[in-house]
Amino acid sequence: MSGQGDSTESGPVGVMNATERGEAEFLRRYDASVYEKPAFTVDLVLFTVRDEHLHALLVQRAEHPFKGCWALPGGFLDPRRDDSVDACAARKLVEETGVRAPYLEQLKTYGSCDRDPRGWTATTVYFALMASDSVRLLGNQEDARWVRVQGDGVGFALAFDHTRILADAVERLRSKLEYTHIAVHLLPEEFTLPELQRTYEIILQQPLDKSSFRRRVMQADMLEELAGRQRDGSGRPAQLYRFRDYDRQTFFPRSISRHAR
Amino acid sequence: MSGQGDSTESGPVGVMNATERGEAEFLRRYDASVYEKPAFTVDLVLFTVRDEHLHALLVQRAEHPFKGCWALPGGFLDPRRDDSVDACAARKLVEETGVRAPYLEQLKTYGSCDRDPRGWTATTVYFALMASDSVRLLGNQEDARWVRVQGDGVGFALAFDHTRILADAVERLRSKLEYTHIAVHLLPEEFTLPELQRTYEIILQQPLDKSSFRRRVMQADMLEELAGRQRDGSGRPAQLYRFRDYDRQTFFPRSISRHAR
DNA sequence: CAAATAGTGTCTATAAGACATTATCAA
DNA sequence: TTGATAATGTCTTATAGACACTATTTG
Repeated sequence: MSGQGDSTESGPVGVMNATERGEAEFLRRYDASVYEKPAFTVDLVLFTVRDEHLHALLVQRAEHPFKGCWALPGGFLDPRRDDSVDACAARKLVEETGVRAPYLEQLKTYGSCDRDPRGWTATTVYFALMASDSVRLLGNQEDARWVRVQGDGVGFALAFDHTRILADAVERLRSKLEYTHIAVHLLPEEFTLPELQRTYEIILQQPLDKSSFRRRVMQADMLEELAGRQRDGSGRPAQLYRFRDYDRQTFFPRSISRHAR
Repeated sequence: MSGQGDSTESGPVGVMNATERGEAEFLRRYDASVYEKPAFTVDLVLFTVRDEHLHALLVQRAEHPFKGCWALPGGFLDPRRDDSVDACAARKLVEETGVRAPYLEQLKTYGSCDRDPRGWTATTVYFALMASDSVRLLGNQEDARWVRVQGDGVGFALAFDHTRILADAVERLRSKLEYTHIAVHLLPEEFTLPELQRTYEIILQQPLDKSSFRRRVMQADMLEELAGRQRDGSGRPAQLYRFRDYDRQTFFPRSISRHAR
């Protein structure tokens, strides 16, 4: 971003000034193990919409602690395999679902001495959105299941502080839905406007006005009209669209009112 | 929240079922040290407004790595002293500034094998807002200084990935200013509407319409009118207000346009 | 009085909500 | 044709932007 190079950061290749010699010496002697470290994990809140409901992926814990309890998928970060926290989240996502690159966003980090009976742990939580038809659960000997989300959770307590984490993720999802287009990541590549609107209605838990919804989406100029049309039982078939740019994060100019009637 | 108690989570006091006996046994044998852990730090982006400019607190590093470079204040989390990541951030804030409880919010966690030459580290970054007159820098043998923020940074490269982190924090601050009232935390307890508006203009880097601004703020019903009035050189003195509820996080119904003229 | 700053009133543009109307399909 | 759903049109309402105007102080 800003940053015209600061001379203390790195000198010409092959030449070391006094500061750099000092740093090289320091690093040679440095022993990371002298510091006490909390355990560090990465957990995932995976969302999808199916059967007219928002679902989150939960796994039943095969081992202690909380053996038998349902929990968010995730686990220890492995510094030898994971070059970054983001990479660790992506790895766990693939291991769990086989999905390559849906929408994946860091939610928050939860860390304390009492959230895990084994001691001080910190977990960085990511939430991901995916089309339900894109997923084939891989379930590494864990029992993984899509569980319906109602209100701010699944209706029963989860392991660790995962009940709270799931509630935070649901709130973030609802909140972002009002001013971004992330809901497209819950649909297959080709979808219709009524399907997109239905997705919003399911997650926000309220009906939206068709005309206003279409106006918003079209004004944002995010969708590309496709050749085909989609039939869905009776009635006029709907126009197919695809999201124009799955990488760019786009925003609505105004938020969808959650108080609409 | 949701959560009617799940029977696997905890049984009656003093009685253990098979699952609980298994868990107790597991925990007795559990040795946390077998897992390789990344180093875990907490860093702070402290913002204040003074001399008509946004400033961030930076410290000059006394030790390797990046000795002599400017960096965000922060450091290793100490599991023996810090009961949670939040508590660690609060502790470091007090150690650095002596300020008790201004606005403190978790920004994001950055972790990778290459952000620190000592090896794999993760840092959870918080950003804080405070009134510049409330701060007396304590500077534990470190050289701490308020540095003017222009654009998305301070104009020179910081240690580690702190240039990027600062840019993210500035963006988040600007973004949140548009739909929340957090700017009040940059002012002393008693302030005037022109002062509040000026704070917004300084951070958003654009003039705002006086009438629209006042309308927004008053409609949000966040401010309490105080008895006194404040004189500030020439002209009509301005009404003093105080923020009604420093705990509650409140929101504007609509965002302040960043495209205003 | 003028200058300066605080605070109010009012018009307009824009976008959302509500809802009626038209379009296109199957049976 | 009817029934169903998609898509469009239009009127109303809410709010932000623009800017003129009034209010209150000092010198």
